[in-house]
Amino acid sequence: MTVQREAAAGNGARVVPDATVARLATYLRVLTGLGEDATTTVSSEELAAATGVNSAKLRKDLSFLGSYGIRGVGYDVATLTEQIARTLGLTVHRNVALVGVGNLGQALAGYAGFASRGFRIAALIDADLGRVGTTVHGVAVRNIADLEHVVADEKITIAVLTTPAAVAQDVCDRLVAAGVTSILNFAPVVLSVPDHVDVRKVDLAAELQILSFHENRKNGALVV
Amino acid sequence: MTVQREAAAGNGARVVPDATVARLATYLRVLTGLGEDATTTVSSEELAAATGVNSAKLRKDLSFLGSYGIRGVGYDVATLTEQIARTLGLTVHRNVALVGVGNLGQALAGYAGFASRGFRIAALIDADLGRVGTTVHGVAVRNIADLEHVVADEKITIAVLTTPAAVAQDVCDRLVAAGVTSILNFAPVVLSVPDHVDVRKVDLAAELQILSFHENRKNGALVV
DNA sequence: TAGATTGTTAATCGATTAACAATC
DNA sequence: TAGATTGTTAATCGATTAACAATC
Repeated sequence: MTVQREAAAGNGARVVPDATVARLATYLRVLTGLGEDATTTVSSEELAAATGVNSAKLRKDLSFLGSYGIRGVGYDVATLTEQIARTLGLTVHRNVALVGVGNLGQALAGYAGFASRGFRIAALIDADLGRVGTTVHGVAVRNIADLEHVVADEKITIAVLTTPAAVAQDVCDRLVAAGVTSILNFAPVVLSVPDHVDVRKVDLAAELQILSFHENRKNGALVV
Repeated sequence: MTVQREAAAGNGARVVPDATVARLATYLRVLTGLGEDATTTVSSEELAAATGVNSAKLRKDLSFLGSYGIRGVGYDVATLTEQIARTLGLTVHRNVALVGVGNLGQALAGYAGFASRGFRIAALIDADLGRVGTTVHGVAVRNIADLEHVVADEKITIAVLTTPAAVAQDVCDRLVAAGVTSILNFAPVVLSVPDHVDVRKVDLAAELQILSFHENRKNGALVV
């Protein structure tokens, strides 16, 4: 009984703050590494050091999942790994589609980090007929005309968008209409989506511009 | 005189919050698009809608750069574009090195968005001798043994790190020792760097895991 | 038990936002 | 002037962190 309640609590029963969710993925990666090293127990201080956060923050983050630590001892690596994976919804298989098999799209299609951390690119979709029908990293490239069928047939709810900026909103609209509810957007445009759809944006040039700001600050920009 | 003071104020004289800096890049991209459309003036309400933020937040963000709006009118697109570019340090040319010319590194080396938004990949560096000496997207791949010389010769202060995780910290240490002070890290490891070095991390699998969390929440996870 | 470490509290900090006086 | 829109204030919200009681 107690075990079942705790499992339910870990399974999203509590509200987990956005900032915490973003860090859970990092904790999970480090914990997976510890598990492979046959480490069985880890303290919040150790795990915090390995993930580059404050140990109080780490404990607070983990407290949103439930109470899986042992006072005086630490956290069992296997248990904590499982609870974080459960919270992130990684115990359910989810197929991902990637739309826009260009320069960046091809690289992401072959990115080993997706596979090793729980994701399979189940479909590649492109508008270039010279690409359609070819195989990239073992997956056939489908015609964007068939987008709706591919999403339905492969039961896809998460899409990676690596199209040119000019067509990103159109493709996004079609993905959403076809049933996609989460989009990882690499196109440098602000996407409009209904409330039930989540979008995360990766803006690579913006990342460099943010670093440029700090370079500027370091190199002599006045601070009054 | 007044113009000079304002220019100095825009040039980093005030403390700009981190959250604001991250959004400036988006404002800049949208403003550049407006400029190409020959739009001369934009209100905070219009620019906020185009960038997906609250207009009050936008005005507060811009207020950290100085006072470049005109009450009752809005912002001059050209002026605001210039001030944001100045704040982000994009008026100074900065060479970027990319280390790790694999799957993802090659894609980033050819990413048009870097060039169009102010960055030039001035050097590619790799440890694979089969790759060293080849040309990728017009840039020669240099031997990692020459990392220190390349960084010094090209006056590089910003590096993109796309090496395997196992060697990322070693390469990072060498980059820092050679004079790099900003790193955009795609390797799924937490890098240790001295205080004067800025690191931004792009964790692609983590992005999908965060979306997976929200999928899980949407699909029936209890919320008490 | 004594030592160690969690989980939680409460203070603090930074970011967001509505509202509106200032002013073009 | 009247209407529009900025720049700023102040309230609110969410995130961070030190400290420590609880407890293994």
